[in-house]
Amino acid sequence: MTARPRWRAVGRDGEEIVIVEVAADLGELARRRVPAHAWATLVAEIEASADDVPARWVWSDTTRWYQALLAAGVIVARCHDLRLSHAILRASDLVTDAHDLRAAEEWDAPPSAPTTAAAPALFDLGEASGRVGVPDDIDAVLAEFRREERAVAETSEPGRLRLLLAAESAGALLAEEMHAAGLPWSRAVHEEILERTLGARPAPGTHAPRVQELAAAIRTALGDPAASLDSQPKLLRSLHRVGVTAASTSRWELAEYDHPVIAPLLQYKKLTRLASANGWAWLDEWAGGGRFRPVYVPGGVVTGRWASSGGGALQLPRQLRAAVRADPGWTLVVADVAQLEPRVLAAMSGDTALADAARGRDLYEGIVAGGAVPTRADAKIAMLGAMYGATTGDSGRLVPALRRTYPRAMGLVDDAARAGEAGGTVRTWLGRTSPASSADWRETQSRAGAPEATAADQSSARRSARDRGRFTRNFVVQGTAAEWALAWLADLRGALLAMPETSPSSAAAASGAAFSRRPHLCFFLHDEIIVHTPTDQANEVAEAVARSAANAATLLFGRFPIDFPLDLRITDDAAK
DNA sequence: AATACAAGCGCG
DNA sequence: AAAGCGCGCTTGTATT
Repeated sequence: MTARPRWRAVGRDGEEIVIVEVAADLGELARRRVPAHAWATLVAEIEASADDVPARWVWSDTTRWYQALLAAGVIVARCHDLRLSHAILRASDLVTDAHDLRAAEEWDAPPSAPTTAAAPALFDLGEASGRVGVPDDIDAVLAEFRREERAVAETSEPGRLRLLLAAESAGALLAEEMHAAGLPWSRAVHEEILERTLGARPAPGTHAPRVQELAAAIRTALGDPAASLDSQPKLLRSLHRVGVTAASTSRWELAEYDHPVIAPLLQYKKLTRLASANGWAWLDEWAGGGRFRPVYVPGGVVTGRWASSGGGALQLPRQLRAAVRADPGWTLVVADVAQLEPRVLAAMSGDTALADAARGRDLYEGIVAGGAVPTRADAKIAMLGAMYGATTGDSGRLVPALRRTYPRAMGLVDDAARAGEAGGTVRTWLGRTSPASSADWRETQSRAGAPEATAADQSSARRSARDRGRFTRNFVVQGTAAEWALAWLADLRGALLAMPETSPSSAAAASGAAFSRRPHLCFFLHDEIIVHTPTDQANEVAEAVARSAANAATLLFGRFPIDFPLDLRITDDAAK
């Protein structure tokens, strides 16, 4: 009999969709063709009859293929996203011969744009020509998949890279799922916050009442009833006229001055920021229907962190968190990891002293207890300085104390900085490699080494070398933290999908066909997550969240004794 | 009129 | 008190 498929590659062939079963040796086992309109149904059947370890869907770009499935209520267990995997592998210095991958430039495309009415999705036929993005015909998909698989198999660390690609691809599934489910958002609570802070909703083109009052107070303090407050150069000149000699209008600098204009001006900036970034217009555009649906962009940051586009999902002010409200009969499980990056640093460097400081408590208190620095505030500022490359100020002064106490951890980031300054690349724990230096950067360095180099050439080269060193220093930590978070998400996603569905009568209709009846992730921000769940499953979900964090630690760091404690709460209101 | 850039501030 | 990493978004100004 035929071997079981390990993968199911999917791609287009003209108007039809082709599914190719691929064996472990990359050989083709079977091929079936379906009309585009029947594809979602077929996927649902295949997923429903899947084994414990189902074949992984292999497709060009999750965004392009998965949206239509989710709209039809179909969830898939696992996938391999060729576009995201290509980006990791072509840049990885673990891949000894990336020539073929790099030659396949058609796979270097940026993320697909989100589907809108103006830009129809995959299954709105007739729109395929002229599409930008990676290829999706079945032959190109199979060829790229084989290139990627062979590249991984030839490396010295296939296990780590496979884990990274699986985590990245799981993230791609989740990004679409969270977009489809949306973050439950209370218009009433949001409006209440806006009205309490800004006053009644203003007519278009005018400021809210509190903003107008502040503007009047500022103009009085400036002695200029016509002063312009929204143009930085004009505002700065007005400030200079009343003796506030700041060099910029930034909050930090203004706060230095003692003048009656300062307090209302700082408040004015705060309120206009809220009004323009997350005011009524934002509410209407992004969260009016009871869900906020940001577009997550997995792998959107070079370090492997996610980016986002639309609605500023990664910048939701804490002030508005209270507007995140569970549906009736549902609740939220909110969790974040305390001090993720230094914990990851302890584990990846094998620094048992730092891991001891991290164990079972606040890591910064642990550093104080270890005697490196006197206070928690010092510990935090020193650790951030070590991971970001601070050289001046309090932060820079405190770093040497950490270097003495945690030589392995500090050695890892110092080595990463040195590699970057020298023009080299660095790797995360699972093998994501930092970008090579740019031609401009190398040119700057070589100019400084030439006999005719000026002092300006040399200082410019030193500056760009240090800039790059700070980037690679942080890359290893930020990138490995992103990998830990992805492992956490992916494991939790599996656990949530294994939970039973709730009854139709208590469905969260706005969460869409795929998620209205089961606990689902609805928000992710670097080191924190929110799960929207039927209330009677909340305890089980909370346990799964904690268990997945422990699983992620083991998956990445094996038996190394490092804790990732969660701040975990079950609440109807994400602000609490 | 359209586009590019810088400042400023929100998040981790 | 505001440097040291990574982002997105809005606004005003400069450029074309």
